[in-house]
Amino acid sequence: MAGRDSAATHASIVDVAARAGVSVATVSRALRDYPHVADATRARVHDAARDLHYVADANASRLASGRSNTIGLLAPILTSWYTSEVIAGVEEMLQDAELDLLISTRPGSPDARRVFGPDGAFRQRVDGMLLVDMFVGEAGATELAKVAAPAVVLGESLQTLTSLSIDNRLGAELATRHLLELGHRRIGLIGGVITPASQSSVPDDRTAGYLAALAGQRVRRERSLQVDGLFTIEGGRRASRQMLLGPNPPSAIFCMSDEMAFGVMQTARELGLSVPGDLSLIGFDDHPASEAFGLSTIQQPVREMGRMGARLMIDILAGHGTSCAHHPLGIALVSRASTAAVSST
Amino acid sequence: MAGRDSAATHASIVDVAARAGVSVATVSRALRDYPHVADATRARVHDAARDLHYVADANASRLASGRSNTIGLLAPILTSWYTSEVIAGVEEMLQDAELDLLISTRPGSPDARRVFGPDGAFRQRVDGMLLVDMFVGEAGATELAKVAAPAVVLGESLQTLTSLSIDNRLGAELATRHLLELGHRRIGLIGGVITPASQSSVPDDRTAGYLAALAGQRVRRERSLQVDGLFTIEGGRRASRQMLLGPNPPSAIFCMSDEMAFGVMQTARELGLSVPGDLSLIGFDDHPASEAFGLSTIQQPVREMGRMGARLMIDILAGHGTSCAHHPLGIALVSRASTAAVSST
DNA sequence: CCGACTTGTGCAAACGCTTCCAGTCGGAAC
DNA sequence: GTTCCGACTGGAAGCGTTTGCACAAGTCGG
Repeated sequence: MAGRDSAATHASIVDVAARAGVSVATVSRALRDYPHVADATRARVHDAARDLHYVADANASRLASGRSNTIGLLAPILTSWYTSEVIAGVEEMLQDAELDLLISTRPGSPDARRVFGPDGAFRQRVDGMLLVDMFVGEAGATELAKVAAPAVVLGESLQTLTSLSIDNRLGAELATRHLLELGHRRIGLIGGVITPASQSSVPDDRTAGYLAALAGQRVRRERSLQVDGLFTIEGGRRASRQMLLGPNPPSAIFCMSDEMAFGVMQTARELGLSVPGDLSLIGFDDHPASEAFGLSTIQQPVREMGRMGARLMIDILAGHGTSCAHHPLGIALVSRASTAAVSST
Repeated sequence: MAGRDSAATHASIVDVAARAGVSVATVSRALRDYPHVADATRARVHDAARDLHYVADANASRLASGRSNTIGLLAPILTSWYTSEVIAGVEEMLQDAELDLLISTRPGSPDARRVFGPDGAFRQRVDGMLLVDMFVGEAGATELAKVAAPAVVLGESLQTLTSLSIDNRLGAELATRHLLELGHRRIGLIGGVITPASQSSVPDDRTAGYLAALAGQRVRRERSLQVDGLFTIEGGRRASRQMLLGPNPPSAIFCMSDEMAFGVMQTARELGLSVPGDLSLIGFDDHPASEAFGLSTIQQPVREMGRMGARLMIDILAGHGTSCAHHPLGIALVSRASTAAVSST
């Protein structure tokens, strides 16, 4: 009914200025609630803008101000439940802050030069960037810190940059200890490399936690009980087959992700093993499907992580907010049907 | 090592022009491989640009050209496996086309005015938009067609706009017929409304397919066997409890999504029913976890849908490509462990 | 050998804002 | 009654591109 908002050209700031009877400079100031604008004028301008359905052209204002009001998000993959959950959290916060989100995937290395270099999708396009699971490392962080746009790193603990992560070592320890407390002594570990090109610290940290828990109970580690599951369902399936069909199968398995644990469940079904009767199983993440399948796991606040990352970014851009500190997030053991006391057989 | 690419201001087009000994106009043309530029000049400009690590400022070029080189994607939720898979496909295509992706969620109605109106995140920001599962309907499509930016609609079959979807009716028919062929006669349907505010045609279409299959075998529909599962795991769990604890439980259930089927599996476990022994189960989607849990399902090419949607958008923007046509995508029945012949009890 | 094109290039005007600088005006301080 | 100051406002210079138009130098059929 409103008509007008067809393909016709949109109202510009001069139209608003004309209608309000002021200069464009004043319109610009009034609309952004700058000081030194009389209340009456401000009101008049706002009215005019509303009447004209005026919205400042983002590109023009970016060009003029040098600020893009966009924050970039870089992740190795978009498809994982984890990543999309993070993005959802980020998006949630950004919506309120009137910031745009520019998403990009870089399966390869997180080399700062690649990202900000001549062909980098992000260079000159964003005011700040969120790196999700890119595993930049302290060296990469130093490199990134030099770049103009501030960065917030999720999933990793860094000194040089603002970062945000859970305590992976602790999580793994919790999971493993849970199995130990149930009496298990032969405990398999399915982990792996998250993305081929990046050397993530996550698997290392979780392995460390696993080993620490074992050590705490004076259980010897066994090489054959540590297999790479690639962080995929299929990888988990393969790894567990290898383990369970081997000479000395474990009575319990800790997977570094719930998805790998799903693969283990598949293996169990295929081999006719009952979970937790013949095999106790615990994952890591608390994937939405985990509850349905009764998978015990370590719960981490993924969405919250996205929200918090965005929040930190917003604060940095606003001037307040430390530009480098690590923010830990809590985790919790969720015990469900897939873990039980070791059978006495 | 390259130095220079620190916080220092970036090279601009005039720097390149100076270095190459030509005018900025020529640089602009040369860099974008426009005609009417001598090969030698073009080479010289490219060299200069490379030496200076020059990248055209996106905002300036957008402002000047009026083209944003950005396409917007709107979806009711980002978190679902389905949506992220689509996005991954889109992103994949866009990367090559040098287009940016601007993502936004609008849980509410897909009202064109909301999206493109004064407060619409997308207005004036994108060259085109992809609507994923927004269920605009023919009326909304007409509205959208009036707007400047072209739109491609995924997950729905439209006349007025370019659209892309599978044959939902057929898929549901395939699934139901599969159960019928296994001898089942009491077949439950768990479906629902995808998002509260939008009246999607998907559930309706799938319901129609289900009913058609039943009718094909002269099986009477039963109201108590059709329950809303909200398209969530928990919803599927609740719906199936209601059905299975009812007076006359089904011997098989068709869920309109794999995730709801996961919820049914949970119910089965809770009630001590075996799948497929006591209950056959088939879903819809082919969720990545479905294989692991042996869930029979209707497979749809989600990622391909994203790719194709992006492709269509690119074509439209490039000038060739029909601006309104429906593109169907194929589906397939995947029979796994969760469906079996009806037990003779 | 001459207009009519074609090709290659430069000039300069947008594009729609933001923001520095300067100016007006009323009132407080002297 | 000056002078000074602060609150408002306007003028205009960018911001870094793109692109219409003009122009110089060939190219070519007639």
